[in-house]
Amino acid sequence: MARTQAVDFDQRREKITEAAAVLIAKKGFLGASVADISASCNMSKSLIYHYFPAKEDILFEVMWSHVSKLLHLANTVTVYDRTPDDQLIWLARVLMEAYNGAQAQQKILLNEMDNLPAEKRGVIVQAQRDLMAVVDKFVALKSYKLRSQPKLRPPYVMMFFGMLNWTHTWFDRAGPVSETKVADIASDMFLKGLPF
Amino acid sequence: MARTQAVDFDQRREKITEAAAVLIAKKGFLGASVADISASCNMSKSLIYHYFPAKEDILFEVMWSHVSKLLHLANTVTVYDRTPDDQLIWLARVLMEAYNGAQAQQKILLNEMDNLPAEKRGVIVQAQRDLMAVVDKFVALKSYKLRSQPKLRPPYVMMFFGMLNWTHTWFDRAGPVSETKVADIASDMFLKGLPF
DNA sequence: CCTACCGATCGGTAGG
DNA sequence: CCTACCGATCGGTAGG
Repeated sequence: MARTQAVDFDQRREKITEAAAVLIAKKGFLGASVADISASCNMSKSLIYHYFPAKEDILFEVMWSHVSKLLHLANTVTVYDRTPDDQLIWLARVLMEAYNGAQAQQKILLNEMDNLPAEKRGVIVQAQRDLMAVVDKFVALKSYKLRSQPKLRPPYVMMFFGMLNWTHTWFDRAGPVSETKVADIASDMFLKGLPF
Repeated sequence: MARTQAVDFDQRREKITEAAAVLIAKKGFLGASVADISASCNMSKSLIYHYFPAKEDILFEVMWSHVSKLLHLANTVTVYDRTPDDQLIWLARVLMEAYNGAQAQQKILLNEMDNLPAEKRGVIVQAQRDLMAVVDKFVALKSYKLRSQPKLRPPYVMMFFGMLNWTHTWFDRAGPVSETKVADIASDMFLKGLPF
C-alpha cells in the first residue's frame, strides 16, 4: 500500500519551528546550526530536511506564523465597536501581549529579516505593511493635520511601532511595570505626550 | 633595533573598523568573515590580526567608537543654556543626525550586542545607560507625575529611544521627510502626542 | 606582512 | 515502486 503523508506532519513542522525559534533567538540565524536545531527536537538532521527544503524555509516559517498572528489580532481589535482612541489603546495592549507571549519569534522578526532570500522577505514585509496600515488609518481618522498632509503620516505611524517594538530590548515581564501598563504608556504618549 | 609601533597604527585600525562596520551591517557579524573584511581594505587576513586580537575586538571597536560619540553629543546638547523642551528637541535632532551619518555603526549597535563577550557587552551597555540617564533627567524635571513615581520613568525614557532608534528600520534620507523633521516629530510626540 | 595551513564545523545530500 | 527516515559523509569555508 502506498504510504500517505504522516498524520502528524503539521505537528512535526510546528515542533521544529518552535525549537528553531528558541535557538535562533538565542544565537542568531547563522549562529544556530541545523544540527543544533535537530538536536533540540531529538531528530536527525536529515529528518529536518524532510520537513523543510532549506534552513531559510525554517526561518520563514518562524516569521510568517508570528507576523500573520499579529496581523489577525490587529484586524480583530480594530473591527470592534469602540471609539478610535480605545481601538488604539487595545491595539497596543494586544500587540504587547503577543510580543511577550512569543519573545523569541518577535526578536527574530525584528532582527533576522536580512537572512531571508528576497522573495520570502517580500512576503513578510508586506504583512508588516498591512499591520502598519491599521495604524495609518487611525492616524488619518484622528488628525486633521495628518489627513491633509499624507506624506507626514508614515513617520507618525512608525513612532507608534517604534515605541512598542523597541520594548523587546528592555521590557522585563518580572519587572515593576506590567505589560499592559507599558502598552498604555505607549498609546497615551501617542495620543497625549508626556503626563503632567 | 627594536621596531616601534608604526606611526599610522591608529589610522589603520580606524580603516579596518570602518570597513568592518560596512560589511557587518550588510551581512551580520557571523556572516561577515575576517577574510571579507581584510579583502575590503586590501589587507591580508593575518594583518587584521596584527591590529586586533580577535574578530570580537573589531566588533567592540565599531560599537564603542560610535556609542561614545553619541554620549558626547548628548552631554554637549544638554549643557547649553536652553529651556528643557529645547534641550530635548535638540537632543532628538543631534541623535538623528549622528544615526544617519553612521548608519552602519548604528545598525550594528542595535543588532549585534549578543555577539560581544559579556565583559565587553557590559561596557557598551553602560554607555547606553548613561545616554538614557540624560533623558531620564529631563523626564523627572518635566513631569510631576514621573518625579513622584520614579518606577514609571524608565518606560517613558524608552519610548523616546524607541521612536528614535526604530527609525533605522524605515527612515530614508532620500525620502519625502527630512531627518530633522523626523526628529522633531519624535520630540513633539514625546511632549504633546499626535497633532490636531 | 605573506602563504600555507590547522581542527572544527557549516548547510545540504548521498546510498539504501 | 512509493514515502519516510537513518547513519555517514560530501565539498567548502570558518576563525585563528
